[in-house]
Amino acid sequence: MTPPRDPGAPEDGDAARTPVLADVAERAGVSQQTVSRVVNGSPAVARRTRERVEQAIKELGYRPNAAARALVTRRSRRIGVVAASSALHGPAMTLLGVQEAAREAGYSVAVVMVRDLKPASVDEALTELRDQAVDGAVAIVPEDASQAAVAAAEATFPCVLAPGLDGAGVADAYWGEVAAAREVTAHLLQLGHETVHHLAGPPDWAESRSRATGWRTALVEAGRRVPPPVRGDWTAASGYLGGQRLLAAGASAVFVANDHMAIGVVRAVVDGGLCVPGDVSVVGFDDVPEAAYLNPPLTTVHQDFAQIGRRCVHLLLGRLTDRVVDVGGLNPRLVVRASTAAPPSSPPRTGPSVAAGEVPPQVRTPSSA
Amino acid sequence: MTPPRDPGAPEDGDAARTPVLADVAERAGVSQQTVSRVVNGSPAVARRTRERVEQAIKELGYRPNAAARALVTRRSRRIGVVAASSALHGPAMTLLGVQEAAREAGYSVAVVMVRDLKPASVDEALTELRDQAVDGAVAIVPEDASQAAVAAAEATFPCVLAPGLDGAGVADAYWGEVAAAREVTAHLLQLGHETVHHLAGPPDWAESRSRATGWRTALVEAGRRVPPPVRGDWTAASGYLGGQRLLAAGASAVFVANDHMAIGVVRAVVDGGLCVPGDVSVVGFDDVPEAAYLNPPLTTVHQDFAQIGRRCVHLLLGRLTDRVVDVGGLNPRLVVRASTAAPPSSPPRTGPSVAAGEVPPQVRTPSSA
DNA sequence: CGGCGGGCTGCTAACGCTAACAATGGCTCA
DNA sequence: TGAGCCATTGTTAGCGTTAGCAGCCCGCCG
Repeated sequence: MTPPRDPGAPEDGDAARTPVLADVAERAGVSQQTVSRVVNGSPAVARRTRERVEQAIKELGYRPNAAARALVTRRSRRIGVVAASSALHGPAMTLLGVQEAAREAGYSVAVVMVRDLKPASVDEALTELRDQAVDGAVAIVPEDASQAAVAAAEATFPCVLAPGLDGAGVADAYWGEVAAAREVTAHLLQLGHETVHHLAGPPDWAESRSRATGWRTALVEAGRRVPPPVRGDWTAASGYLGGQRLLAAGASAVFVANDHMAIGVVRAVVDGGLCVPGDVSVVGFDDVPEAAYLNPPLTTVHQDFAQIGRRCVHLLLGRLTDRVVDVGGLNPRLVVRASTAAPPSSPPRTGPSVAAGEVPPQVRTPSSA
Repeated sequence: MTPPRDPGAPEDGDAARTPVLADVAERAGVSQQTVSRVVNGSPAVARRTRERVEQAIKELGYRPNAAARALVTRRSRRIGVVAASSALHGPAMTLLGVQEAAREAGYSVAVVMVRDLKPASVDEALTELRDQAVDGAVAIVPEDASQAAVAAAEATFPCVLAPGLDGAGVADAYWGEVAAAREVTAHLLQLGHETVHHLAGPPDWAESRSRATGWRTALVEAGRRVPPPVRGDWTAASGYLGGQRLLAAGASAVFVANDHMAIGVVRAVVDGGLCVPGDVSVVGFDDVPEAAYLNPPLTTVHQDFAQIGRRCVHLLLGRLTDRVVDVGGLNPRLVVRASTAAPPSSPPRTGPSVAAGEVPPQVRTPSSA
């Protein structure tokens, strides 16, 4: 396309060609190296020279070529993200946080969305990212087998897993959810429900397990019967189905593992001719933006997903530069709205009749237990 | 980090270093060029040679270096996306479609999210993408001023705008929405409402205008009063506020420009002590996945946003390769659920009493008008 | 007045790959 | 049998940038 340039003849009146370092150098009357130094903010350039070069850069509209730079420096200042191609609120928000944090740090982001969470798909995505020469990757793949795949890739390629932080760190996210789920359940018990049913997420998601664990713990602590949990797949449709089964089981209080399924549960209750919260109390998890405006407004647990994304990026960047970074903590918190109330027959008990009774009726503060 | 290699001595027992073309060539006993040809699927390689090279590639675990390749070919096989960093259903799904289509075509995707839709932000994002040497970009920025910014960038950088297709193409998306909005309004009129109120989106979004236009058209066609539209910002919160104002205006039927706001409107109606659809009918737009499970299930317009994303990619890729591509059409369609009914006082009229009466009471088919 | 250290700048050689052309060898056809 | 052609392979020259070192000029010290 472009006619071959004669490297000998220092042409200059050439037609519009995107300018390169050499063009700037020529215009400013300095060497390429000096221009490079200016572009990269090296201090070893005299004030006057720097100004001249900057002027030339501006006049020519020069922009450094990322490929050439990546080729020689072996770093691209780009990080990759592998995310499940779902419309789930949590992952989507996390991705957003990743974007923001990366941008702030001067990194760009390459995203690969995977259709499913099979280890093979995740592996492939990671490989693609590696081929694209990203410096590291964040994996938003909240399913066990795929997390294992990421952990394996770790050995040869810096990557961090969705909730951020390994070992103690992931535990921090996990136990935060457990505590919140426990608080939800205690809240329901506090209202006078004899027990609380649970509509869980898919079994191989850590989020399913943490929420179920918190629920179970609260029930056991209170010495209540633990009804068998029903499973959904995070969608409203599965929530509807699960809701019907829960209704058949005579549930008066249901803790649903996410808001979307909770919407389905509410619908099932209403279709069953009952009321929320009059006959059945429903609590969700995640606090989607619409939760406060649903009918009824949904009691749920607020999570800052974007913060999770940010934290992952900081962690990754810290690892890339061998710096230890201080990543902010997460704390999911119960938000009580109008989808929970005392059960139909028995009035709400007053006083600390519930074992986990340290949770006040209207909890809005960060969980602590 | 890596010790400098002596180019003279053809070392081979070197410690783990990511293999390059030369390593493969040496191992297979051919020239780099031949390896390059194999990697790029050139037909000008003998079967036996190809096999030998492929074997060497596999043994060494060779992967081409994208930066080097981009440097010399001047194309990166990457496309950029600039998207608003919002949690809106539509844009998020569109992004997903972009991802999928790009991947299928062997392109990778760099995403830049912008915090706001100001032209400057979009310009900056586009510049960043250009610096990253993407071959082209898809802009999911559904706001007028920012679209103008994209159009300006067009001149020097291939990019396509969110709904996909310019001129006639954008018009196709636009008029599809108009038709759907018209159908919604006709549906409401058909049920016996005297007129239909409208809760619109922000004024500088094409989506706001198309939906408002369809609504107004239907009203005018039917010879009805056109009440002043109320404006929201797509959020449920703004829907709630708008709903209160509409209630005060005595609306019995409201066409809301998106589902999230519709959720807020329903809440406002209920908080006002009225029923949906008993007292007020509400229709949304977009058909978010939960729409069918809301309380009441929301009558809305289904849109295939992922298809929009796919279409943009095909269009962009077509432009990059000077090929004309056949991109699929969009057709939003009305989905009648339980949030619409006859107004409280007057029973639904039967027969073609409405001017735009060609729309049957229960419409589920693609809009045609 | 010679030498020396710093601040600043320039030269050269990669980085890993592909485009363009050159070279080789076997085969066909006259 | 030799010219010519095709299929296959190799050689050379960059792509635009940065690393590493060499060089220059100046002021300062002895």
